[in-house]
Amino acid sequence: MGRVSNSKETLMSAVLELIWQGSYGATTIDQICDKAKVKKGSFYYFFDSKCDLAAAALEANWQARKPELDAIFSPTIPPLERLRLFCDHGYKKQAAIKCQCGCVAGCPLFALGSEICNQEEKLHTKIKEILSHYHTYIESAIRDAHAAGIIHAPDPASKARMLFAYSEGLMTQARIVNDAEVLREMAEGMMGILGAKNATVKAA
Amino acid sequence: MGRVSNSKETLMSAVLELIWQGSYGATTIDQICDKAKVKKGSFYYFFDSKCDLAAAALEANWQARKPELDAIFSPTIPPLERLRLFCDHGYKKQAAIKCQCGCVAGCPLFALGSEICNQEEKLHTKIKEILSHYHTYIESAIRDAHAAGIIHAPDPASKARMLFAYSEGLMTQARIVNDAEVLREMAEGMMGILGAKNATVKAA
DNA sequence: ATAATAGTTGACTAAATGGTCTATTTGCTA
DNA sequence: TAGCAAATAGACCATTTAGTCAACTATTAT
Repeated sequence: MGRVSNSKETLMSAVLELIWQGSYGATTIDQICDKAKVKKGSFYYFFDSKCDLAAAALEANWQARKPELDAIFSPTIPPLERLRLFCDHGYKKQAAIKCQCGCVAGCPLFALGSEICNQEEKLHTKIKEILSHYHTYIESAIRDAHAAGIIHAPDPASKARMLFAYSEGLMTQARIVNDAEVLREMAEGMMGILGAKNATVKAA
Repeated sequence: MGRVSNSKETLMSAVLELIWQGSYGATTIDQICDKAKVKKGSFYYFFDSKCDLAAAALEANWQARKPELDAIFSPTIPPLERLRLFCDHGYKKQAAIKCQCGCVAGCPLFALGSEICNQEEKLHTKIKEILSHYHTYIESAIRDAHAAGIIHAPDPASKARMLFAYSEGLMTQARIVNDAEVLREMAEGMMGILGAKNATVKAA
């Protein structure tokens, strides 16, 4: 019973967009409210603080994207193909964002995590939690590829850390130079790191 | 003639420390002044804004570190050894910072660049400029290694982009999880990416 | 010594910002 | 349709923040 509203969701979308485009620190509560077309009173009705909102927004965003990632990393897809899909998916998303709002966001979690570590404990914890999921996807693909004899990776965790660092590094690079094209070589780069024979290297 | 002062330098050191420990956005001019024990009037006597100060501080910091890097990447050192030195140097520095102030800073340029892109054009430009120097060091080492027949890297620029993304990704990761130990595998990881036979892999 | 110069000080302003509070509105349910 | 719960509005306050300014102080070259 009582009134219904989508302000909570609107606020979560707004804060994410503002952070992707600018930064957490430079985003004010007033800006968020303006963008979401929600008054401050409502903001504080739903959330305790910017940190609280951001953490909730990341969680919701993660929940929304999870099915997509589950599909990409489905065991029914050949392991290296999963990684390639993941990279292509990342490239396309960044390119789309660039078209839409003029800037490459990079990996929001990494950018945000790097910015607010040593501040905002709650947000920081949430970010590490979600990032670890990505790590898990990658590691699983590597393990399967090794088991299938496609690559030699007796220590999948270690290789996963490498791919993870590489992909996040490239993503951040893309954000800094504001150019999604640097992501085009991610799939090839991953295959190189895994020592995979460049099967089906996509044409430019 | 006139009075002498080191306030300019003190301010530059202060802003860097504050940014490494926290973030650019969360750092206020008052904080910087407090830390540097300089009054606001003096701040504005030397600098126009926080952005201005930060850009000057990065440039000064780069100039101070350049000799060190020139030594590490000296052509008199075997190319892959240069990269290994670079990694070890990075690890040691981060570990030292962690001991000193309780947090791993990661690559300040990458963290800051990722935070302030699409804002603070002047700072952004300076960061990209300095980052490109690092890239140049790495590429040169790879080219030399290829010429020496130690590795196969017909496209040194491409390999340099990979190593760069990997190392920066690891650095950022170290910052996020606040643990310098993840950097220990950087040298080994680089050698793996380059397809170098793990000559002289340092013992843990 | 002294004048010109380089640097310092701290009080001040205006604007931005985070956060609160109460009255009001809306819609669900019984 | 009455009544209750959920949500909204927006005025309001206290702080923090960036930035200014004019008076003051130390240094040094002549």
